[in-house]
Amino acid sequence: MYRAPRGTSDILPQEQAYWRYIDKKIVDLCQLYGYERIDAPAFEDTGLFLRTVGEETDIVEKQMYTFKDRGGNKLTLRPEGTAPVCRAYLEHGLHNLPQPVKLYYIASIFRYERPQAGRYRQHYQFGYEAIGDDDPALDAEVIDMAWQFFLSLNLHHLSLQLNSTGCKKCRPRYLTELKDYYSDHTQELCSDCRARLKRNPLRLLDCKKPSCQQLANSAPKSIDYLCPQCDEHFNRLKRYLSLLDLPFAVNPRLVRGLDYYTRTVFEVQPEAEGAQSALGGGGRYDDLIEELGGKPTPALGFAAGIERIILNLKQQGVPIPPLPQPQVFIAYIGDQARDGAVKLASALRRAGIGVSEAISGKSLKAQLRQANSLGARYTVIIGEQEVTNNTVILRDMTTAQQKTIPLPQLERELQ
RNA sequence: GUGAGUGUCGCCUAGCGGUCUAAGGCGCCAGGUUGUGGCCCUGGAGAACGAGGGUUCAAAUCCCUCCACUCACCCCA
Repeated sequence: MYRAPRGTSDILPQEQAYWRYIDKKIVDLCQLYGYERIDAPAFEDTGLFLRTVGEETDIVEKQMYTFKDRGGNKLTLRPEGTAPVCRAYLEHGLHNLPQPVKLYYIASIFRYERPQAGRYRQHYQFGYEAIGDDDPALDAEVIDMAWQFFLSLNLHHLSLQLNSTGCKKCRPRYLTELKDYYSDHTQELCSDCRARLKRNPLRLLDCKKPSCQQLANSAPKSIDYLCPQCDEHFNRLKRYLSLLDLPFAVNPRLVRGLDYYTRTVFEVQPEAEGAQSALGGGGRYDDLIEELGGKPTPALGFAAGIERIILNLKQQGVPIPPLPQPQVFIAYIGDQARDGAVKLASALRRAGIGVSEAISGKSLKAQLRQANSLGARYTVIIGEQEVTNNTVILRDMTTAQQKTIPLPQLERELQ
């Protein structure tokens, strides 16, 4: 028997209410904030991700689904959503539109990892990008939108963490400080962190080992090394966030896993302890578009994992509205009535009334059972007698009341 | 890549060396008189117990290997 590949899953009808619920919130939210939808292909030239995500990141080093097509092109299933959007922005000359350009997506994301709770090889992300403006007011809007998104989903007990990692002018100086600090403490570091020190020192800050955390707590903070421009940007952002009453907490150890982030980074996490805690995160990437061959173009964005949202919705017991079902079930007895049932079902549907029916001849009892388990509001029953009289029995399933009415009247009764 | 746990009908679970060609609940199907649901009752279909090998007179029950799943680490959404 075939099974879904490791780390992938089927989203069965019983789960769809969650997905539709979230979809709806996303569409409403984006409309509210003026974001338009974009759908990029599921795979891109491998180089796009190598270039933007960072060669030293785990994503590039071990998590990409990369393959060659028959023409010999090296392609990669998208491991994140931002780079494709930026590629599309450049490819279609969206810099000619009024800036910032605001785009959102809901897309499958592929990463080769060992699956566990809230982590899959194929998962879905909702993300949005605001490209073409460096004003901290835009950062505030992006963060506000993320926060409002989770509120609108009815998720509670979340925290909003904020940090600034500086720009390419001031970050090198900070990194030097950081390395200097850690170099004096190499013996106290875990083996992983010793490797990080050489390759990606920022990552030292979010090691979970207690001993490393202690070191990280007293490590130099990026916000203390910001250049005047970055510092002002960060201060204005914090002011805007306070203005908007967003409950953010500055976390000097907040670091993100992709190399392209500059200045603002933020993350939304559940307060409850747990493993894959990040529900969503984002930040600024002011150099990314230029890196891809465009003019220097400041931008920022956010992305959230849908599966993780659903996990939290379930944990918090958030009620989800059920998906609508057909209101009418048609039951019939005998072959003659069957013709009428087939015709009637189609007629009602053409009139915009949802209909389910028993396709093959079961007993009336079985058909009513089916109507009941489908949750039909009404059952229409057609037997031989009804066929001859051109009538129909209309049964209200909640009250168990039924009446015989002329067939031509049925549509009006149901509307 | 590393570590731990689990693997019995579609789902949940019992069985832990012989009474198991495997039991129960949910779900599914059919009946409970003639054309009527949700409750109740009765019956039925459905698993050779993840796969392979071994130990034993005897294995779902013990051992080994493999596979799969789950959780955690790394990292991230």
